[in-house]
Amino acid sequence: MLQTEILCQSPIFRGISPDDLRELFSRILYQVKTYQKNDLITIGGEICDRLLIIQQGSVKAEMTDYSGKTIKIEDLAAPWPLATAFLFGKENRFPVTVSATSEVEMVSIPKPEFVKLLQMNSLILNNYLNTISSRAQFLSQKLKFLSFKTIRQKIAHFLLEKAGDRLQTVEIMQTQGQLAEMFGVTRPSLARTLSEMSQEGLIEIDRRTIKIPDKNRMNQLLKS
Amino acid sequence: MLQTEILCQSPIFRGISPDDLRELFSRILYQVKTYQKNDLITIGGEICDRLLIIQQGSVKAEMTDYSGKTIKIEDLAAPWPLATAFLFGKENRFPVTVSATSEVEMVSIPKPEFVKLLQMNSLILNNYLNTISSRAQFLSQKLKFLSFKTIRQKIAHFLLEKAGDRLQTVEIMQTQGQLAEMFGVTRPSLARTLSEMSQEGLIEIDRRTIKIPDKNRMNQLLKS
DNA sequence: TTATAAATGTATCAAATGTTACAAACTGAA
DNA sequence: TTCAGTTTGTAACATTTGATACATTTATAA
Repeated sequence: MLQTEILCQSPIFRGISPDDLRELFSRILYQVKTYQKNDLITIGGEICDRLLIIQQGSVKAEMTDYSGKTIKIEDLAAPWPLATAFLFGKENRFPVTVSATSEVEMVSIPKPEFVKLLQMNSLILNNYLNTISSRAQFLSQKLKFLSFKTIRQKIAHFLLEKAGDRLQTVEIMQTQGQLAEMFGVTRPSLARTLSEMSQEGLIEIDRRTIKIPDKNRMNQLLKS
Repeated sequence: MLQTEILCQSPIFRGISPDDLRELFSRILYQVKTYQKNDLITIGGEICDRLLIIQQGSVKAEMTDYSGKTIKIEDLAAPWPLATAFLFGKENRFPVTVSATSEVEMVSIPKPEFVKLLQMNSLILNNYLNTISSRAQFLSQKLKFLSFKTIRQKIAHFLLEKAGDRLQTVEIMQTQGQLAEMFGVTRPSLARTLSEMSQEGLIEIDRRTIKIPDKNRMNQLLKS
């Protein structure tokens, strides 16, 4: 049984009224499947040719490693969609194995039918395009960050990004520990590098605010 | 002047006949702009509210760093689209500054008009979705690779990925130098680690083929 | 075959970062 | 204030990787 009041909360159907959504669904083919706790919903490696949206209950996504063991990746609950990034593109396979962690109702829309939905309603189209574009942008940012090798470079990038064109001082909201985790380094290593950069006059630290006296000099760090 | 014979070679319009494409364009608003060599086409940070496709000529994309200097990112030529990943999503700004490297004709389609195109033609819709999804998938893969810290882990991931479930031996097509570049490490470091792993019995190297006697043991490396 | 270039194996040393440990400074609640 | 928990600064040492150099092996073309 389709519950459009819930589905319209999903990122993909956001902004559509439950009634409109019901009307849209009446014009396509779809299934609502029920799973019991621990039932398998998708298997990693399986072809992804339909969009799955959790209508009721919660699931967990696990990845199978090379030795066959599974590692939990994330928990998802209604009304979230599954694997939106793998419905299109070159690699049309579920990257993860998904199983129910409670009684679950799953709306399953075959890819061609979902394409119809996208063409019928520009809001859905925009929502979906925004979802996967944002993901690509997020990944791109993350990748750029990781591309800086040394801790100094990561700090320089982080600070210059935060400062923008205008500001000369940056207010840090995270603890050193959180920053270190973002940077993928250990906390003492980050502290050491900050202290070194401070001694060299690259930055001036006062509690949670960091001043960059010479942005050009800081920028040099990103070159090598 | 719109040249649909060229545009239909573009990833976004692939599979559409020049005539059909002309008909589709007749139903939307668009512009064809001409630029002379060295003219600026987009400026980094500018709002990205239109799709740009190179119809004639070539351009270069440059990124402006914090000190105002520019670094060349890539060269693009007809019939390639620009910044497809930034038309939608949260960050609607061109990440790069694009300028003409020859006389250039650029087709400019405002975002709402492009959305119309997507809705009118399911092939264009599929092409576009495939383009940005593939990008997200590519980035995701790259990120996973970079998330392994030590060279041992990168090698283990690379080999296990190549071997899949079945095979016990992997044939390497690249030189060590190329592999090292993929991994983002120096060639001697890679060679040293390979030789250490070989001594420990983790792998057996014979020219370009590598055997993995114990995949479980290899898999352990990815855990810590 | 031979000459040449490319690829590989290996060694040494330096630099960067991780690991562990502990003290000092800060923060918030009783 | 006082005290417990968190955050920060810093030190000593281990580990990993980079940089450089050079000999050896392998591939390629004349």
